[in-house]
Amino acid sequence: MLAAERREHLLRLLDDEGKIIAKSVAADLGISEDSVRRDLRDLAAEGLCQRVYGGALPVSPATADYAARQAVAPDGKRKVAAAAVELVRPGSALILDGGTTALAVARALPRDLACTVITHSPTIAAALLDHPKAEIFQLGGRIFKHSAVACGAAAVEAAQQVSADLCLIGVTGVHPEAGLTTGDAEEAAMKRALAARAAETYVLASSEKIGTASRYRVLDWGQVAGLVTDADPRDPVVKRLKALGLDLLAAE
Amino acid sequence: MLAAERREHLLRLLDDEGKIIAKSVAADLGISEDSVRRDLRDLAAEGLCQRVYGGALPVSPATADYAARQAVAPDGKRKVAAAAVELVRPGSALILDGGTTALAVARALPRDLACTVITHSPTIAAALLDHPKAEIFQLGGRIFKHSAVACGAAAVEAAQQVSADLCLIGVTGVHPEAGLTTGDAEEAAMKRALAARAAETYVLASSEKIGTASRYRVLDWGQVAGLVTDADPRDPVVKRLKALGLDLLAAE
DNA sequence: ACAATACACGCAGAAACGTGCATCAACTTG
DNA sequence: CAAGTTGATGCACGTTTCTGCGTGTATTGT
Repeated sequence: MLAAERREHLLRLLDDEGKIIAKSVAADLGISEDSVRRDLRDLAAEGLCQRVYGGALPVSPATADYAARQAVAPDGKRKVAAAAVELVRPGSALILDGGTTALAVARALPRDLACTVITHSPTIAAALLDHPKAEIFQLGGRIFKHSAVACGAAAVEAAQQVSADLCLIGVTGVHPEAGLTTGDAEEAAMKRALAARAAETYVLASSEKIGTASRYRVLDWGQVAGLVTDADPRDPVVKRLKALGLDLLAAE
Repeated sequence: MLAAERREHLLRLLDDEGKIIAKSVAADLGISEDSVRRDLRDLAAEGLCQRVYGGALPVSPATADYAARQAVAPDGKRKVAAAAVELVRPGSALILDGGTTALAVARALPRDLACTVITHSPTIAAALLDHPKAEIFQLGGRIFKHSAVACGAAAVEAAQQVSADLCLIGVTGVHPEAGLTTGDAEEAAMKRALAARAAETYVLASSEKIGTASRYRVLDWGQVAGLVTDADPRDPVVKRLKALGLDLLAAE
């Protein structure tokens, strides 16, 4: 049996049965478990399956969903979220962007904090349901699945009907010259619309975003009040941003 | 059974039933309670569940609340949902109400069904994120936490901008004379607004709702095309509804 | 307060794992 | 054509991880 053929077989098996048990596959095909394990290791490295003790599982959307929902948010995002929460004053209105970092902020909000949260992300809205004192306003629109937020004309229009004290937005790129960028044009427009409705805008950016740029510009530095990040304050990029007059909130 | 598979099973169970009882799960899966307890301990350490004496609960109280309500008649709701899904034609537009029964419908939608779902519930929208072919349109507005849906003027206004082929709404009371009722006036108005935007409206009502009435009227019988329920077709109330000319879809 | 149950901890056997090594086939190179 | 090279494969070994059981402790309900 060819190696490629074997890999094909594994993927098919994964699709048909939802799991692979290294031992039984090896027995079925009459090859050693080592080869199966090696294949699984490779497939996992390519993101084609999820390696687990005893075999492998699909990189199922269900799992991804779980992962996204419970997201043991990476440490950086949690730190950034914890720092960002400090910006939210009791009684104020907050516009909260979508994305995992923003979701971490929603989770980090004190449960008894009375405030208004405006968001275009159903995920964020759902996460805030158990904050008894938080008033939630959902901005509607066509849901852009990749990042689970409302986008498009209707969403922008809805955004224009609200105002807030603070806007927290996430981006995928934070660069001294390129400004704040993200990977989708619709999303970029939506973020701009949100930022325009708040007195102050702060950007959430865990350290891996610092110094990178994506395709679409969201905002320029002049339009944001500050940056919340867990990046090292001595990082040269961070220093340059500070020189631009930004309020830098160091996450822990 | 793989260890990772087991953990997924536990998470799913937690999501579906709102709780885990270590003893019964161990018996169901034919493994020792120790393994279950160890898994639960690990999941709790990752923040994926809340460990309690005897088993585990979901992390978020809101989820627990939701899940608990869902557990009231999970079977009935699931049956109703499965039957309701049959009404949704490929390519059509569906207005989906909030609530646990509607959530069950969202979950029961085939993953590869191409259709447009319009909803005012962030929970429903979030649940549909992993349906790659479903187009989701979220209606915005102030979130009414009790049932996790957008309500109020903004939501009604947003609803008036859309149209659909079918509307599936849930109610808390289904009564021959009182009509369709629910416990909150805002919600009732919202449901009315939704129903008005679809060519046909079907009501989702698991058997415990049949023959009961709540405070606020949603719609009269003349305004709905049919009823999806798991109640016994020989039930006198159901017979009277049938006599009113309703299309009765028997779940299961 | 007491019994029943659930629990954490430690232990030992078993299973799965990664790594280094030898073998073998296919291919390249002189 | 022969020698060398490369990559895949299986085996052996030591290590890590998982699992069920026994023990003693904590929690619950009566």
